[in-house]
Amino acid sequence: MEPKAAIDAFAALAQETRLSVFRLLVQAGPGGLPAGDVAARVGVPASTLSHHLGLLERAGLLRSWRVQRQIFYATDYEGTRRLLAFLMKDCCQGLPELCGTNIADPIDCCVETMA
Amino acid sequence: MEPKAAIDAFAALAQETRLSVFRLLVQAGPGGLPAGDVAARVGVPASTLSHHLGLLERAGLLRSWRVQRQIFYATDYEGTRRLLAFLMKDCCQGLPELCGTNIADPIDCCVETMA
DNA sequence: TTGACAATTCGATATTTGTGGAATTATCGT
DNA sequence: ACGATAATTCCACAAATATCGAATTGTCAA
Repeated sequence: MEPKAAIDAFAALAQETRLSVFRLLVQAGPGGLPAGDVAARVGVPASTLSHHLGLLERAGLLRSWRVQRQIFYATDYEGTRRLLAFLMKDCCQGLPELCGTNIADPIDCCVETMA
Repeated sequence: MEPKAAIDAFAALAQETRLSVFRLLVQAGPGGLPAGDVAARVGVPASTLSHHLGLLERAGLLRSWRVQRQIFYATDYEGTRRLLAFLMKDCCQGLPELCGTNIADPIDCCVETMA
């Protein structure tokens, strides 16, 4: 991942409405929600929300698809994973024993069933 | 964690110099680096860097302490963990099987030795 | 084809943010 | 106390960003 892409992604999350939207969709799961539902839930005008959704999608944090007249948005879990991986890359010079905290600990969702 | 605090943290990471600094310190580990070393490594004037370090620290991503004439900065692993936990809270309605990606997978550093 | 609905794009304004030289504060060795 | 070093604060300017009403595009049912 390029630093530029990570900056875009963090900038996307660094705004009240967009952070609410992202967390709402993280909680909603892969099925996502239509743009209109998201607008109603976070309480912002459609035009403003559209701007924010587009920014989150271009940042690689959301994906979207059309169903009839609605456009659904959902978390891009792979894009999100790449972002967090970039941020923590080569943590502690690769020596886990240096750290006293398990960063990954609370992120216990979206775990593929072990093969 | 309050949304406001998370926004400050993501905003802190959404800037080229600051993201470089944070990643540098993630890799440096808990021992951290003096401000001057950081400035030299990322190639920015001391005053500019000081501004950025202060912002990262106030955002809960770094901590600092004085040693003689130098001020050391290091990743605040606990603050970082709280941020990522907030972002992914209640992912997939608590139903991991809904997701196809293990978000935590790449964040395999800083893992406490299992008791 | 007409009307209604869902969402996006346009545009103009107000706000926030990044930058780095100069001055300041803090610490140290002699 | 003095000079040197390390870092921060101050300041002013340039650049990027959030907002939302109005207009536009795309989709659907009859």
